[in-house]
Amino acid sequence: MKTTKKRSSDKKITLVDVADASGVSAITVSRVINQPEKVSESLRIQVQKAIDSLGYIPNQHASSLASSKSRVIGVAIPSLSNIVFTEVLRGIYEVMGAAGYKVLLVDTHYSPLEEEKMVRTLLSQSPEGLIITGGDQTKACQNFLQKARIPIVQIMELLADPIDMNVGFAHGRAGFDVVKHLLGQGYERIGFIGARMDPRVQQRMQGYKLALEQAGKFEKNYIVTTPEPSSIGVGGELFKSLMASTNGVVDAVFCVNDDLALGALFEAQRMNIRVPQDMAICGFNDIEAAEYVNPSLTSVSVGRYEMGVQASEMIIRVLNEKPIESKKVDMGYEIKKRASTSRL
Amino acid sequence: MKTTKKRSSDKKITLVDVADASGVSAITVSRVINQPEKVSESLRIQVQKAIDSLGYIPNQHASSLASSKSRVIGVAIPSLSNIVFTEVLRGIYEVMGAAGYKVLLVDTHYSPLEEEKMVRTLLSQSPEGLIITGGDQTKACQNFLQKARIPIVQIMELLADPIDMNVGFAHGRAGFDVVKHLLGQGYERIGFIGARMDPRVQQRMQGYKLALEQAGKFEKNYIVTTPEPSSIGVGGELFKSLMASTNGVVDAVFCVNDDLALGALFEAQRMNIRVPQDMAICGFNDIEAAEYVNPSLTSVSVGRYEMGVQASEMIIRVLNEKPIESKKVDMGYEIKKRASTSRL
DNA sequence: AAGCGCAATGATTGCGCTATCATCAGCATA
DNA sequence: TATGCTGATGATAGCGCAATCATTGCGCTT
Repeated sequence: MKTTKKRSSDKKITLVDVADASGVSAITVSRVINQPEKVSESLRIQVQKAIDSLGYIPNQHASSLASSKSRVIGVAIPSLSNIVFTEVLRGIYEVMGAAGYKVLLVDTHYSPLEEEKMVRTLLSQSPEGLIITGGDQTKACQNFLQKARIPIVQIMELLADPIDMNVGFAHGRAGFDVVKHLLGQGYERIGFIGARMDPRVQQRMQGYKLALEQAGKFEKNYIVTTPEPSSIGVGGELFKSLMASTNGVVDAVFCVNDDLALGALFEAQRMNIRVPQDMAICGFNDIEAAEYVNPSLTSVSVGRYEMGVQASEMIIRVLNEKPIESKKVDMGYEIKKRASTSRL
Repeated sequence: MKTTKKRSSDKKITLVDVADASGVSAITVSRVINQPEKVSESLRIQVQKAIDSLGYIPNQHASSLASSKSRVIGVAIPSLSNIVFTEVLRGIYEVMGAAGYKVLLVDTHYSPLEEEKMVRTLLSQSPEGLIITGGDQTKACQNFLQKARIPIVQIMELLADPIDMNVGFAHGRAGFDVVKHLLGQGYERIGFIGARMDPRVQQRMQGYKLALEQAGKFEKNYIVTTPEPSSIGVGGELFKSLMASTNGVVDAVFCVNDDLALGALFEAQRMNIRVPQDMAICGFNDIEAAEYVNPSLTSVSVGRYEMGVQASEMIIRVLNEKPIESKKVDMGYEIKKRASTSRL
């Protein structure tokens, strides 16, 4: 081993260094790393020893450039602080990690313009696949995505015209079903509380509206929304607003997610409104607290983790040129009927 | 989805394509993208037009390889599903995004071995900086990190001997202070509920133990823990165990995080144990629900978002060769005293 | 003994970009 | 006029790796 450089730890160690140290050619070292079965065992061990002792770490950029394979999957979600997305992410990381893919994650802050910028960022890493949220991309963004010629899954909602693949569930129908459930429990004046009002929330609201209209019980002023992000605090505030603006006639509230619903529930308790006797409260997403809070909270359960898994597996199948059953997967949902809406 | 399209759109568009299309040299196009102030306005516009019309997206791998600047920051956290880390992440994304860095995020599942593998993955992307959690790295991992010669921040806890920089707070002291608070409120037999038992949780437990020993009130069997991940459900179970194994003599519980505390609180309600009269419950992390639940939950508030911001800013300062005030930052904490521990 | 097939290894080339240095006009200075 | 200086642009040479094709050696067949 030559030590022309005294500070061997100063320079970055490359394939060639390992090759020199183990007396083979660079390409053989490359094979030891990427296709070990193509190298004889003795050489493999010899090279591996050199790799370990030098602490060699391959340069992924060089590898990607040479092979045009990045082993990167890009993921764009609207918000990092929303548990809904972090659970989807868990599913994605689980599957992608196991399959040897890195995940490059960006946060679009619910803005299509931001999303466009972020998608550019993702594409500049030459990802082999992309998972993005919803169908609200800008025209320019759609163009980029088309051109990329990589598998893309749009998640969270079902889209009429997906860019490539699509995994989600029907938010509108879920909202519709929630209202049917509340009506079935004998609640008559059903309010709606919404925050952030992204496309999926809007769909839930449309479902709510449709169901009430069909029942002849829709009242515009039973709807209270805010563009602010959801939180328990906001849920409490909106509940108070709803009560105030309707003089307390509302006897049920459909909250567009569980944070709002918990906020409404806790506020109702403070206002001495009995849930579910005098007031039904229904959430959405079925976070863990819904099951354990007192009274337990009715909510719409969605396979978030599974959605991440499903999207990832579809991409991997396509990358491995295996057939996929369908480009569009409806994950469904289930209304978990609990104490907070049970008057019967 | 390989449709038979015409050749032209088949090929990836490179710098040279843009150069040809706009009649300049490749390097000028590169300048328009990276140092636009070095190109005359007329040329700049001309080139930009070609970029837009071709839909050119730079290949970051080639760029990184040529410049040895990746604009990537690696981040390793133990769990994606823990709100504690996602809020830190938010801070990191906020600052790093604004500064033009991409974040490559990996999940170590609380395992140093996994972490070592993940750090290798991160390093193979030649990140310009690294944010990792805690100080529990394997020897090999520490070696890699030393060799990397990039700014590294270890976050969440304060370390005696950090690899490079360190941002966190004193978990042990926080645990100690919680117990002091409970004692001060007149609670005498203080239990402990812990899950997952990672190093930071252990430190909190040590603080708990120390405070009780000093007060002559430590009882080994007041401690109930599980290696399982924390959840509200587990919190309820552990609370039941604690009550059972101590015949209900315990009059306060320090839960190592708010999920466990909420679980304990909800379970106490179901068991008709009055909080705070007969039982104090204290959590940790001060998630939003703590403030709004009834009774409101005493918890230890920590600037998680701020910790992410701080760590990111330190890295950016170092990368810009600006001085940092200190390599070690104590973010502190605050015990939010609320109804669940207020007997006075 | 010649030829064949195959596994193991190596030499060369180029992925797309930027660092570096070179070039050249335009202009001010002496 | 000669000299230097500045700002704008270009030519060239790799960055570290893997695709591609070439080479070698060895066992086996005929």
